[in-house]
Amino acid sequence: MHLPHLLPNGHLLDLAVIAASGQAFRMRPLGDMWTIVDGETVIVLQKQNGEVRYATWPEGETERVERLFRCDVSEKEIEKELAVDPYVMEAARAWKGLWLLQQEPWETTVSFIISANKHFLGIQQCCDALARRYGKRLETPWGEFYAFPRPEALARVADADLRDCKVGYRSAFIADAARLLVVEPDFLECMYDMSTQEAVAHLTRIHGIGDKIADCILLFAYGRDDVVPYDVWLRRICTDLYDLPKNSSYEKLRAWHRQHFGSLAGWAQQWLFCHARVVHRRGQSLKATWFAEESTHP
DNA sequence: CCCCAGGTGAATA
DNA sequence: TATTCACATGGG
Repeated sequence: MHLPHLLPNGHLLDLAVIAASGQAFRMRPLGDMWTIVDGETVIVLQKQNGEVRYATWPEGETERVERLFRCDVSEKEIEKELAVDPYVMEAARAWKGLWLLQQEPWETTVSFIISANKHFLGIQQCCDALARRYGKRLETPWGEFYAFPRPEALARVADADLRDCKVGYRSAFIADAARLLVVEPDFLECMYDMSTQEAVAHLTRIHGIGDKIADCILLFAYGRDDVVPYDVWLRRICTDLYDLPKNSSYEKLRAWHRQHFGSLAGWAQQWLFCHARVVHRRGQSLKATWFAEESTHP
């Protein structure tokens, strides 16, 4: 069994690392392969002999796969970005094979509305439940998959049924977003032409989306590589590693990070985020454990 | 029992 | 503008 297509940048990727990195919530293992649904396309991938091969259902969605896995970004650019900072270097060493995705905007929007004040596992469960119950079923040679439900589908789900997917108080936010998109079908499409600042203002019209979630959507669904979402982990990183004031405003953090990391700040952010979650110990500064991993590997 | 989570919106001063 | 609080749900 040999998957038909070769992913151009596959030698750089570790699919398991990407699946665990907190940017996508419906990437799943299937035997020795990985699967992900993007829009109504099912993608099956396998790493073998240092390269990634894949198949899509329906066939021929090459362009979509290459967009999803950011084949437009070069290894050289990333290496240069990582080298600007020792903390990022260490994080990249620990998270070798991490890469950013550019995912379908609507699923990304709802996923990150759900992400507020929630753990990775809980977000996964909610997204999976929504897709399984209300998304289009996709029958493929590898089994059944579910597209993420379109706005029209989510807009007519009763509040109690949304809550049954464990989204809690976010049910109203999801319903609001879905209804807004039914009324303004090009709400997400039209953001490609906007500046980042305009796009943030646009997205935060949706109830349940503030600065942080807007930034997640711009980074993970629109490929705005300079955007940094400031969650609890990035704030912890800023105070512990870079000695920024604890109560810095969101705008201050944005400015600092852009200035420190430049046009690929979003990528540096992702490595820092992933590493911080792993090395964090309660009551300890991240500085104390950031480089400690090495000593545990004799 | 506690605390916390890839936050946000509303109320308050 | 800045600070405080509630909000469902689940895991440590």
